[in-house]
Amino acid sequence: MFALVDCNNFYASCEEVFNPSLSQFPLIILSNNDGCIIARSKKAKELGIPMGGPAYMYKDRVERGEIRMLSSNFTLYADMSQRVMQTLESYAPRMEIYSIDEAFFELEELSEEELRNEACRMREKVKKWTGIPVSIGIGPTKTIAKMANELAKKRSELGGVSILISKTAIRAQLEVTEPEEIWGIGHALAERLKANRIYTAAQLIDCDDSFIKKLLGVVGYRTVLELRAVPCFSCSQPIEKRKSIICSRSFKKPITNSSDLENVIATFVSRAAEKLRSQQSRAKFISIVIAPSPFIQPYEGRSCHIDLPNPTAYTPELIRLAKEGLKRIYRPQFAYKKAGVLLGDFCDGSVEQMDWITPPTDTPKKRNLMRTIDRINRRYDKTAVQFAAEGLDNHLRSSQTQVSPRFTTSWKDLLTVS
DNA sequence: TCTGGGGTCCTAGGACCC
DNA sequence: TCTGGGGTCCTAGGACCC
Repeated sequence: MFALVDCNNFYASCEEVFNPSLSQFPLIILSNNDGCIIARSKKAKELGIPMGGPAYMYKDRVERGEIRMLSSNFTLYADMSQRVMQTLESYAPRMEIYSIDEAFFELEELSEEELRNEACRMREKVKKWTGIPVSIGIGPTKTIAKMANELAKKRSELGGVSILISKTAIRAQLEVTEPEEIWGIGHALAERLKANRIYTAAQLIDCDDSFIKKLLGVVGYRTVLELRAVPCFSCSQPIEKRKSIICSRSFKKPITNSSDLENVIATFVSRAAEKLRSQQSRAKFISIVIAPSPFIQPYEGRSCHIDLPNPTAYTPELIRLAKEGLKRIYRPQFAYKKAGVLLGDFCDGSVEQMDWITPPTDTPKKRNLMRTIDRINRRYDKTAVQFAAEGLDNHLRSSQTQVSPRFTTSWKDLLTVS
């Protein structure tokens, strides 16, 4: 049996924990540069404010006081997520943290009554310890647990817990579930299904196996099996390392000269390399991406892929290669609106595959240097030690206007209770 | 004027090997 | 008219998730 615990309107709920007055209004949370909407409170969803909508379209209603609007505060959300996950960990040993606000559990085969009691206890404990409301869905596969969770959120009379175990209960829910509501079926596949006159999940699972494989591929087929209560996905083991690391941003103002672009690329490399070292990996390739605004046609994004002679996590070497790559793809006549760096093909930091021609990149001395910089930056501030290549004042300086305090991770932002 | 960031997995096609 | 069979590796692109 699987359970999915999902935080309700997570980012909005994090803000409301520390500023309860916000909950009286529809609340929206904005992306980097306050560009578009990435999260909404329940009230905002009820108003029909769409996910991903551009923020400027709602400025009027914010000014009129109808809607509250905040910049995103990922430091706060990440810390609150950790608190929720820690609280949940005490319940079941087989837990998979699936995203910042969701976790799957593998449960023992208990009666429906026992499962319900257990789930209610979990909900209450998370709410009491962290202030975050969660919904819990339980089913024989992850995909059905996900479906149950949606149900728990939609139907308030269920008290935040929904269990789909019996064949009849599952079937009934499949009958009223549209293809795009299924976990694993996105926009494109849903269109494909509709073109084949499949309008509900029930119709989908009744289809012939070979037809499904042809239409949706093996990935979609697995989803269908899961809907038929045949488990295909289990809870993955914790602390799996990332297979790629991306650092990218859109800029408030487009970048029109190469030295500014070099600076931001160096910053991306530095941040990505820090993440790389924190999971004890080294990268075998680095990719650079630069792109003008996607809203100006034709779209002319360019990228370049550089294989490393020796796998490394040494920031200066990665910056040097990134700059070389940038020179290859940079064209002066463009105004760049977005750029990014991707590190990939990792190997374990403790394994040394020597090259008999090229001298090793990562000497013990260089590793010590990186470790020391990481420690300083962790202890004092992310930007305490930076690389000169990043420049002193680059385009990444935040243009967030409405960011809440870091209530749980910064001493000076600690709330005072009177 | 203003439109996010970070991931995973699979597939098709090309190039190569014997 | 008709031209084998069995592989690997890589890349770009597409699909999905939050």
